[in-house]
Amino acid sequence: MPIERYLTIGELSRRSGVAPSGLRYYESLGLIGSQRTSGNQRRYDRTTLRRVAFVRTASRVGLTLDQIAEALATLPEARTPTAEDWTRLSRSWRPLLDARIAAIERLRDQLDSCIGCGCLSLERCMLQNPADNAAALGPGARYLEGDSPADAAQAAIQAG
Amino acid sequence: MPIERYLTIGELSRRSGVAPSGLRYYESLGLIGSQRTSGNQRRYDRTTLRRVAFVRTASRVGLTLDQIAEALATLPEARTPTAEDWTRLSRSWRPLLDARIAAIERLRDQLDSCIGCGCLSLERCMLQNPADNAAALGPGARYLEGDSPADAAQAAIQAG
DNA sequence: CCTTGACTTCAAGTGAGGTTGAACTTACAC
DNA sequence: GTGTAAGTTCAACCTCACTTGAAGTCAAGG
Repeated sequence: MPIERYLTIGELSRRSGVAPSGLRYYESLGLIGSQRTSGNQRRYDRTTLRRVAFVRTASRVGLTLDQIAEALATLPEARTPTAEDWTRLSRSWRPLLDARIAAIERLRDQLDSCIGCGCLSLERCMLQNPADNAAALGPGARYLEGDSPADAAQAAIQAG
Repeated sequence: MPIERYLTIGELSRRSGVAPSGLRYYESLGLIGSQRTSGNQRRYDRTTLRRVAFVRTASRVGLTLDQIAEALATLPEARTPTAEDWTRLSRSWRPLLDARIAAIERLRDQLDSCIGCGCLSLERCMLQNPADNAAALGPGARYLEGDSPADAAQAAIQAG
């Protein structure tokens, strides 16, 4: 048997880019697991790094942590997940991303035509699809939808 | 003089699709204003409808209410904003939407190539763009990962 | 006048995804 | 054997954009 190198929470944090507090939070949600030393400190299996990477990426894609937990629950318990397993899960994200792109494009085009029409009933244009808001963003994706609005918004405001 | 028809909060709510509580909230942030009756009830100028429409749309586009307040501050105070004024502001949103679309497309393509490559270092693929990662997160998390983007980048490089 | 519905304020709650602080313990190098 | 970096738990706090509830007031029809 090769020596199994366990990671401390600090090591896992540095390698995954997730703060220790975040890792504990993930554990509290059952997204990752850990062993404990005799002194009650967490030690992580190296496969946990991949698991954390999956969680972060799924989160970026716009899934809630609950949804990610559900997805992880479909992994086989009996063995270490293979690349195949991870791929299967990630593949399902594509339609989600496509849908989000489509929603933003719709919004953009709506905006374009409103700006182009020169009408004096701007509110009619602007409000014509008020329910789309939540629908366009998907579950809990209010903030996730925007990739880096901070920078772009700043530029946009200054450009105006 | 034509009769100036003022709107109650309920009327403005129905016409704008924003709940009364939301309108009060907007007012507390200075996004809209109101007159008061002798009995302390709000009465809204009809132009407020347009203002609310602007706020909702800007919000949909992804601006924070603070940013929207900033944008509104650039409107002329001396006169009622014209269609031109609103158009100028809305036009600035386009680059923002384009940027968001581009960001999601980047993420999607990254994902595609990761899925396609069949590598066993899924975490290398997944973590390869940690700066985007932070940007894609909510405001709370944005800080924290933004605190040390260098660390996250370092982690990504070392990961694998 | 009375009822009813719409309005008022203010504090607190929601939810997502965490972070922060206090008080304490472990791990490890010297 | 000691100093200190890194770990532990738990509750409380953070943002953002609101909503909800409590307790009370106003407006308008009959």
